[in-house]
Amino acid sequence: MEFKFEIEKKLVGTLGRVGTIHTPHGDIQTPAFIPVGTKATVKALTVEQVKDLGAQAVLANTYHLYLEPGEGLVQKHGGFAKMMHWQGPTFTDSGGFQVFSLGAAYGEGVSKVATNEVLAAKITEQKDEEKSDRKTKVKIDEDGVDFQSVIDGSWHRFTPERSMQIQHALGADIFFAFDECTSPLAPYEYQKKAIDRTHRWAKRSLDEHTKLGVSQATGRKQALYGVVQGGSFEDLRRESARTLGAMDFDGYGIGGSFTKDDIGTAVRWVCEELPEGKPRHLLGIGEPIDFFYGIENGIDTFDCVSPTRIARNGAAYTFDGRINLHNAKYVEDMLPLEPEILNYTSSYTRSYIAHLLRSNEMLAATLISIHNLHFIVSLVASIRKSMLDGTYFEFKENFLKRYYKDIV
RNA sequence: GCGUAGAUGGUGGAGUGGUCUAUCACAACAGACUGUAAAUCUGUCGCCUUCGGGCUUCGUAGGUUCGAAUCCUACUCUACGCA
Repeated sequence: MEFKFEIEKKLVGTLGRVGTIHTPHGDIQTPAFIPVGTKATVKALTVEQVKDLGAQAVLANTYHLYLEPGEGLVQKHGGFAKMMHWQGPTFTDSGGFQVFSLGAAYGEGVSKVATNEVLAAKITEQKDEEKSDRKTKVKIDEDGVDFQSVIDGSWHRFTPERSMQIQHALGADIFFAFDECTSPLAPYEYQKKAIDRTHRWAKRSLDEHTKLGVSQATGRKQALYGVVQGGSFEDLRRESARTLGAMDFDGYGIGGSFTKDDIGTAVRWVCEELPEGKPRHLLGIGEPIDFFYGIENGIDTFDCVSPTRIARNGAAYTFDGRINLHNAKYVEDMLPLEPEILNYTSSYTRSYIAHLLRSNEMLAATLISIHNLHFIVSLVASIRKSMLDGTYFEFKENFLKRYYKDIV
């Protein structure tokens, strides 16, 4: 089936909607959470496990697969989905985020979602000292980006065209235009300059995609999403959404480094401007609370490394908030990770998993990753269901009250 | 019984007259993690603290010295070797 997006129901009084994205490799019931498999693997899991925990699609990364093993080899496999033996829909990110994480954010302690306090401190710090000796691994110009490999330090160059060529070779059903993800520390003038450039890159991405035609790896037509930027500035966000919305993209990604508040505001500004009939993906978000604000403001799909990364570092989601299984209190805790969830990991005690963590056994990462992804995928699926049932707001209140009881 | 080597904080192991509460690693105890430079990173890790600092530690007991984990003596214990 060709790429197509259908809206089944709208959440009254909000920008939220329930829908289905049809792709050549199957459907995605939206809203949906898409697990991240950066290097064509959801870390610590087999694709059978990823499928069984309820994932509908996976998202891989252009930058990382380009560096290793190289898009040529992936193409020989018939695309990254075939290479990793994943049979459902797939996404690839353009490498634009690496412009941020290896450039502006490199060594700065600035992350995808920062608190306002951290940003304030960073901005002050930036004024106070010269930044000349900062070892950025990225150089941005009008045509593209030079960047240094994180593997061996060698220099490479991405342009919008190059990113399209690589993503055609990787063969995902849905892929993203090459954008510049800016630092939240960047001032208005820079954000403005950056979105203008990102818009020019978007046009070039679209042109190159049209020129390339179907994926060389899969022989299938791929869907291209434009990526909206603009930092925390309402006029820039709206301008970016309008500009890209007028272009012939199949859908839209919303990018950027956020503060917690932006997820409720920036996303709304953008989705108010974007064409309603096309799917929107919120890049790199999120935490449980983020899904509610994202979905209410018009987001259809999410991806985030958090469930798998925190899992490898010993943290698990529960209905009562995150728990850190390294903590002494779990050494003899005979409960499963979340007693109210029945899944593959339910028969393992917290005590056992704490033991695996303490002895650096790989299985800890696997079990917690399965649990966390299942928790998040199910949460978004439950939100979807509640939207269809008309019980969304009740579901939201109950969930958030319990999960964030210490804060709310 | 004789000889040799050695005894350092939860563990291993540096330090061999002052800058030593004592490098470092591990363990332990917490924290962070949002388009994955991440099975990673950060902090604490003798006791007390009004966080300025105060007090007590390097097998035990003495001694030398202005000053000892470091030198001397005795003792205790451990390892290896010889009987």
